[in-house]
Amino acid sequence: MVTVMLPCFDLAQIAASGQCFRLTPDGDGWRLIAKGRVLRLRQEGETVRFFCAQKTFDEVWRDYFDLDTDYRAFVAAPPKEDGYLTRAAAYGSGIRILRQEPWETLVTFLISQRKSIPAIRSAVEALCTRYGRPIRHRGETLYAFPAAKALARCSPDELAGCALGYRVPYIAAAAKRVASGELDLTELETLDDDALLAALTDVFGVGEKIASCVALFGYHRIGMFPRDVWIKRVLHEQYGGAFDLERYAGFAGVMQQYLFYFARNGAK
DNA sequence: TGCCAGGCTTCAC
DNA sequence: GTGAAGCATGGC
Repeated sequence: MVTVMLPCFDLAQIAASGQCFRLTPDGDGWRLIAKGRVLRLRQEGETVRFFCAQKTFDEVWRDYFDLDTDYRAFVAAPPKEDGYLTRAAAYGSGIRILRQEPWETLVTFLISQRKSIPAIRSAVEALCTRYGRPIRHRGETLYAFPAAKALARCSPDELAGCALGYRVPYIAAAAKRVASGELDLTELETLDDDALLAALTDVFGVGEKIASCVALFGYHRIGMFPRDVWIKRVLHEQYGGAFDLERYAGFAGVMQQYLFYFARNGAK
């Protein structure tokens, strides 16, 4: 077990932030399935316990949770005059921008379109349970996120059985491209932001919004600013469409997460 | 029961 | 280039 003190870190906020779908309450703590592993965590205030070896913490989870970045500067970034964003940043100050795997991020955000977050979770779990590699953990069998090759082998009917609806051809096409090697998601890491977005929107079913989410949550391009219905509503209602994105150049994605989380959970 | 969901593609015009 | 229709299904 590894115990660390982490300011600006809140597992409940991260789980509710809508960027990952497999971080769930587990007894008096949390359980995460990511990177082909299962991790249990517990948090009391700023004290966070990772139930794993020090080596795994250093090599996997430190990076995944972006623990080497000081988020206090992000929380403090909004100017006082911007009361809404100031409150949003304080409200969601425990959010981190995770470094998720690009493939999982691509598929989960293909699923996300026109679905509620609970519905996304259950569709993702159905996909994992049926086509993911089993992982034995404390006497139970859990499932990793399915590899592209596993999904490429599925028939449309099999995918449809995971409540994917009209997204089935999107996911099938992405799986085939990645499994065949025609689309190398690792290679995309070398691209600059614009080229990355272009490569992602070239995937069938991926538009600007999903591409920017994948760039932000799967490639850690924290300058991305995905505009979903919630963000559009906030920009319109709170800023009259004149939100000063330039002020947050290079880390606008963090502000986006504060706005999204606050609009959905805390704004009155 | 009906409405809406972290949008996108397609097709008019 | 812009606008509107159509999309499958779960969760509340």
